Amino acid sequence: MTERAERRRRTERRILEAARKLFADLGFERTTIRAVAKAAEVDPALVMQYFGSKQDLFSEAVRVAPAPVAPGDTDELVEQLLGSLCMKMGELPQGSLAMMRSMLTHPEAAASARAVLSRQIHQIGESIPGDDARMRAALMTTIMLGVTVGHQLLELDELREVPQADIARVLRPALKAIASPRTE
Amino acid sequence: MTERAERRRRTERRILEAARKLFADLGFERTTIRAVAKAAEVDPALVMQYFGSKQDLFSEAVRVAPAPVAPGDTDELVEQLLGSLCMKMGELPQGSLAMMRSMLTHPEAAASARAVLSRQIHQIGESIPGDDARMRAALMTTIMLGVTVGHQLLELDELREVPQADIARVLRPALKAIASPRTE
DNA sequence: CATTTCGCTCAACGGACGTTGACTCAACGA
DNA sequence: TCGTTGAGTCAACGTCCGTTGAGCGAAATG
Repeated sequence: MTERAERRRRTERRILEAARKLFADLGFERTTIRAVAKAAEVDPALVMQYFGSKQDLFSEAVRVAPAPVAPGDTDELVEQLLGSLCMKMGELPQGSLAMMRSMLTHPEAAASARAVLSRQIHQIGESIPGDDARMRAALMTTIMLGVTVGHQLLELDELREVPQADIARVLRPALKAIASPRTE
Repeated sequence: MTERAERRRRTERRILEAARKLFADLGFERTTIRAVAKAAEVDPALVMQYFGSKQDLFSEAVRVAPAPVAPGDTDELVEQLLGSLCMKMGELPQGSLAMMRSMLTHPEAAASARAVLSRQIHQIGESIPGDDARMRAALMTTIMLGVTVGHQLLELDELREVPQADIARVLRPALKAIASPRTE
């Protein structure tokens, strides 16, 4: 690896990380190329040169590998969801935060969010029994979404001041009630 | 009422409704004063003259009377939440949609959303037993938020293609499990 | 060492936006 | 009827932003 290529990759990475942080904190519209460039200690023109456009930079910043849902029984599935929630509470990747932050106001972020959520709904739907599994999977997914949004993006004190384990403990029976049909 | 005053109130109302619709559909940033003016068939300068600034117009557009939570036992509380969800599915007021649409990307909308949610959490927290009632109230609230966001703003097909009554039927035991402590 | 390559900067363009002040004209009050 | 008020318009200012093309200087290449 030549010195030039190495330097370039470092700079590119610095820009991308600055962009991820700003997109996650401010959303697409309020994040400016100039602010990203300043945070990365670089000229704004360089950001364009490396990533093409603001939209392309955003697409690259929100690209994130979706965590696969391992097949198993209902209880394992619920534990897996609660586990991903705990991970989210701690250090959800900036790319995911950036996608969620803009999903209500930026069309492309919305499309990306729908794709991620639909994928998760499909996977959960195939792991739980019942003919309305798809709808119940959608509810389980949006429930996790709501808790994550409230905790990570709205930063509600009522959730932040509580240990993650307590949240999981309260959420567990609720998710199981939805995952297993006809338990009323 | 003179003809002038009446005409003015009609115009002001037309502007406000156009603003609510655009804020609800596009969010704060993507909604322009010019677009609001065009939708209300009015000059952009008139919008400023009547509402002061874009921010003031937004504050006026998202101002909405919070539905009070009537005191009652746990079952009644859950039914009330599910009922408000069904109402939301049908015709949630544009002002509330506008607030939710921008709550992740606009600081003032975020503050407004936190206020509304905290109020609801407080009310629910006083209606359910247990020493961790506050945290469980917060989870119930964010759960409703997630389902509403998924249905109304992200417009997930998996939720839209299902009758509201079915959603309420599946959600009911989950909410009850959270509202009543130690039922595991 | 001479030449090319390329990471990076600088200055600027063009457009969109919020906002403003002067102006027009019909309704109002005396 | 005549002066006043106020609803509504018009043109423009200043700013911020995404984006571009020319240019500089150091590393790579022979």
